[in-house]
Amino acid sequence: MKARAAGTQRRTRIQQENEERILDAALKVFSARGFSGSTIDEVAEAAGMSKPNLLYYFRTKEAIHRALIERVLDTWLDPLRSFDAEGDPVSEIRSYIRRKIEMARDYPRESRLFANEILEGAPRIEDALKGPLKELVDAKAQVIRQWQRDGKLARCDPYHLIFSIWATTQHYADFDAQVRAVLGPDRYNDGRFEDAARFLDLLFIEGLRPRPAQ
Amino acid sequence: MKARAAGTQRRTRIQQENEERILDAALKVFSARGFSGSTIDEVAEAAGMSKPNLLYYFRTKEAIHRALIERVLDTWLDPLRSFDAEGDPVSEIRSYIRRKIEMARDYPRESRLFANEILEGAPRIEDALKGPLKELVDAKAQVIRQWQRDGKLARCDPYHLIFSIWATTQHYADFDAQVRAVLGPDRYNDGRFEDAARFLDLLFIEGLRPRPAQ
DNA sequence: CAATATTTTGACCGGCTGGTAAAGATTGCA
DNA sequence: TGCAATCTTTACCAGCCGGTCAAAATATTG
Repeated sequence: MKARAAGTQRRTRIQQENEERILDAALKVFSARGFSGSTIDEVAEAAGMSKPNLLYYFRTKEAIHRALIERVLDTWLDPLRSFDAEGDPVSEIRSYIRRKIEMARDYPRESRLFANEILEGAPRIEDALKGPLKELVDAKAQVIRQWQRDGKLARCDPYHLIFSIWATTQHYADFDAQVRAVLGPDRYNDGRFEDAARFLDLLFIEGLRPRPAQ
Repeated sequence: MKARAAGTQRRTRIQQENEERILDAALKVFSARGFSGSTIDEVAEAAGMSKPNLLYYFRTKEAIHRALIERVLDTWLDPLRSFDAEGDPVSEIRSYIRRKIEMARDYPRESRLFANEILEGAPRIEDALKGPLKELVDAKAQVIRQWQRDGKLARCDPYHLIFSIWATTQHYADFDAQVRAVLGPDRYNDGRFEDAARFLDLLFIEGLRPRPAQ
């Protein structure tokens, strides 16, 4: 045992590979069954290794979860970060929605991982929510407020605006089972995300009141 | 053992009371920790009775869950049912949103129970989703289409419209932990549902594009 | 190649969990 | 009141689950 005691040491090739395999497996398992619904054995099997071997890399089930959240959180917040104060409000919101829909399509497991965690009361990511996430949202809320003062966007509560974008887009990942059941075999196809994006575009920009222009 | 074999028999007063106590407790526990995260003991304790006694009324953990879902489903679908084809589209949508927000406020546990179930892939309520729910949504989608043909509502995909109402309103129950973290101690108060309702009203009816009228 | 550090494994454990058995307490009805 | 039916409790169990241990296998390094 030469390295590895304090955590910042150089990591072996095998270590890197295995930790990655484990986190991939954990994402698959946790997002499908939830944290408490999953067993270490399942994760180990999905990672193609024995349970004691997995526990050699992450000493507890919680440690796996922590590492996983940490790894995924940045990616997850990225779209909101690129919300640009300089851009045109309407097209900024448009492209934010579009990116979020693409993420629901391409990374549904990540979305479900967070959904599960938050549903359980977010005990393991409370700090991340109250810290980095809140600060980011606060900052973007200011941007939105400025847009509104400049008359470039309808006046509304910026927090609820952000919530509504999260809700409508992540819905397609988190509640996929319901979407599938309701749309039925015909409508539930690859085009559904395109349809969703088109609908949300209309909803957020124009609203649903009928207009002569139509 | 005189009654109770086939299920439809008259139920004792004690039976009725205890089954109700158990389902109340189960709603509390399952909605907070998810089905697999909960134990029968927790439910029994919340119901104020011993585990074997609870198992006298519901023979398995799954049976509790089934009964609970069945009991809650009707209430849950009620607002959508009262969507009225004869009414004015804009005010029908308005009042649907308002009712759903009120339900998120007054029955968050019911919302989370379903959210949990659907996140896990809806194994125990798949039939209900594909049957009654889908039929109801299909019917209401027709109503919406008719409104659109009559020029009383902007043309858009009615299914995604319904999804977006579900998503935005239930968000406040299902992801309450996140809403609380982001709004912070100041903004997270009883008024948040009122704020949400006001925002959603604007969003769904008018959209966010700035208008001279403002 | 030897010595050392890292990785993997099989065998095991204590506590929890869903569920059972059976006897005792209570209730309701003739 | 007496008796059957219903309800409750105590004691228990088998299997699972998170986690440990020590030893064996493999990699790395000088």
